[in-house]
Amino acid sequence: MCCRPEKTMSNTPITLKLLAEKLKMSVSTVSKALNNYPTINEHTKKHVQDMARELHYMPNKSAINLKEKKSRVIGVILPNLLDHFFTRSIYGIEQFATQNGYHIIIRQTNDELEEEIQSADMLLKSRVDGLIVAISKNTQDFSHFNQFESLGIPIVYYTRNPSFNLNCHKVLGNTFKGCYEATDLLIKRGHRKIAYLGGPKMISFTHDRFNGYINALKDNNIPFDANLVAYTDFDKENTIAAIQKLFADGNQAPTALVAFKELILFDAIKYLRSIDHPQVKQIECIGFGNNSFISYLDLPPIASLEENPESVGENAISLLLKLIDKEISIKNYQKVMVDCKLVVH
Amino acid sequence: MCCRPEKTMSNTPITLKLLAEKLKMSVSTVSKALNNYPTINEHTKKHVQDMARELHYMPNKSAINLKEKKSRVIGVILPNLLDHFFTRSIYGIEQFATQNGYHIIIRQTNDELEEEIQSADMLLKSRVDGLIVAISKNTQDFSHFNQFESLGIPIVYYTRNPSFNLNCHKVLGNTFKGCYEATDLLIKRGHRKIAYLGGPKMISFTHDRFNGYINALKDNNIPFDANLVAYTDFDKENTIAAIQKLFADGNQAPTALVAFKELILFDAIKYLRSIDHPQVKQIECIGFGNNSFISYLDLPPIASLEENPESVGENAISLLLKLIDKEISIKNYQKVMVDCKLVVH
DNA sequence: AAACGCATTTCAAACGTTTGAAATTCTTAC
DNA sequence: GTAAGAATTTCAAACGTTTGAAATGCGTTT
Repeated sequence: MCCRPEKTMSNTPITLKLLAEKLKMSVSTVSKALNNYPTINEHTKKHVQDMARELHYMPNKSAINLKEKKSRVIGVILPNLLDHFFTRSIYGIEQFATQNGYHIIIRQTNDELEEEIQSADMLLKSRVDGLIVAISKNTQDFSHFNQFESLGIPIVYYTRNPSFNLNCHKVLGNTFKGCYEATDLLIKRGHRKIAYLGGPKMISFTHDRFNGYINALKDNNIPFDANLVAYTDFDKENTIAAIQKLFADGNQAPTALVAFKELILFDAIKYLRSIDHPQVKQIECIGFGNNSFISYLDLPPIASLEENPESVGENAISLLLKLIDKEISIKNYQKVMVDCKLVVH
Repeated sequence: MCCRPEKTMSNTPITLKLLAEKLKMSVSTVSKALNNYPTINEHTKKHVQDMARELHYMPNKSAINLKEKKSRVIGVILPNLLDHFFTRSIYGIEQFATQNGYHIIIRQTNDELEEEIQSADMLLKSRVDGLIVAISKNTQDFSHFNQFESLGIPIVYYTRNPSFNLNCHKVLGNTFKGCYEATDLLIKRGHRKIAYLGGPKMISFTHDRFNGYINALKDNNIPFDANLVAYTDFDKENTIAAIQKLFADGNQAPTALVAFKELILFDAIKYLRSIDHPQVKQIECIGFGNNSFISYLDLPPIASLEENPESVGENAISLLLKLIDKEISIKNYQKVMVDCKLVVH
């Protein structure tokens, strides 16, 4: 229909051989010119590169991968794609991967160890060049990842880190700081009875966040009250149980909540409303998440902790590619921290 | 740490050649045995296949792709990944693709034609074997996809279809039926003034859904009132403008809403609350989406139209792979409809 | 015993790159 | 004018498959 000036696009994609013929040069010269070999004459290089551009030459990835013995595929194992954190992190990973000539295979574990093991096996068989993993909520045994190690396939763990110290590469949110700031904000707003709703105890961020909370209390000279701390996971029932614990004694009821996850707060508030808790409308809360639909809620959190999932994902794959390219030794364990941002609504 | 009985996994992955050596056969026999060639002796086949399994032989994809002149990469162009519909559809696509040895490259257009064009160019250069596209909200000119056609690279359009009849392969939600059922439900609940909030006019589902609405009215002998119809897109401002139109005259205010998208309803309700519309609490609405956080809303829709995005995605890639494999001729344009489900909350 | 037909196996080229070694061309010095 | 040396280009093998053509083995037929 519209203008199409370049009719060079033929049916069979152009190869090095064809390019070489056009240029009346050998295939190796062309290859080396395109790859900027120092032994190739500068004038020749320019000539070749110009022609390549003109004919829309695109190297065949399969051939290169075959030669380089790489698959250019990265495996990503994560609990699910319904959680916005993971969706957004995948976006960061996918963008960066594509830009660097890699593809990703995504495996969801539904937070089940068994599925995590299966995914690891599947990805091993797919000959991935590297792995990015957000462990399931109760992964303690990491032996299903040993096979990668013995093949020299690097793994970067992201977001979720086991609560014991695992010698590995990791990219984590600086969740201590985030939780400190959130607690501090609530204190500044006059709260004294601030509850902490923690997540799965197997994951280290649960403790980091708790420490942020504790430290903010301490720095503001507010005594710590163990009754104001409860733990849950991603299950609604467990959250309700935790809330019941926190609000067991009406007199002592907290006036503010800090939660390891924003979604948990929604369940919490919903429950408090359902039992017609007298102060529910006064309770102020902050959680990790920054979900976009907060604006539709009747009793929204007063602030959110934006975890920058895209950035976490990008840092994870960026590190992984450096490990794959051996820019960083696989034994030189890295720990990258990505800051959160407290967003007041 | 734990038991690891199979120590066969060596550092260099096993190839056909190695397998052939072990078996004292030629590489071609082994290849043909694994690919179940009829000229190979059944006994030999079994022997080869047993050994392959034992040694964990996995064919090298790059080599096969090189030989077959395929990239085994599918490009997916869609407006964004923040919308749950697309996230869920990507899940369906990714699962099916991986199972069939394909990878996907995801490109987000942010509903901008310009970015759609760029994505198409990028994917062409990546030598994708096929394309799955959800067009941006105002794509009318499809010439940026012509290049694929002329190279014989199949395209499947999904979810979003241009409002004029484009000769192409498409996988769409049966959104007429969904909207009919939603409207019908509202009528059954006693509503007579039911508004229809339509989406971008360039996309065919806007009209299909409108027809569902109209037909339900007709079948229930309710006169059509043009004042009860307004159009918006994904922008909040436009939605507010549409709502202002619908609720312009207090007397005539609708008591129920059907929207082309659930998220739009949230904006609508929020606005009506903000202007303290007297009947806001009585208004019942239904939209396409079935968002999980509905349960947190104060005034939730009474029902949702579950569009089964995973199924839409799966149908799209399933069709695409058939086109790639030439099981279906590329000129034999297919139209697949995926049913919605009305979920009453 | 030679010739044939059949079942089965092997050969060898090809897919599109990369890259060390070998070959060629160009400079420069004597 | 030629030889050494540097600069540049080309050769050829390799990566791991697939596949049509050729070769092999073997039982039958004449």
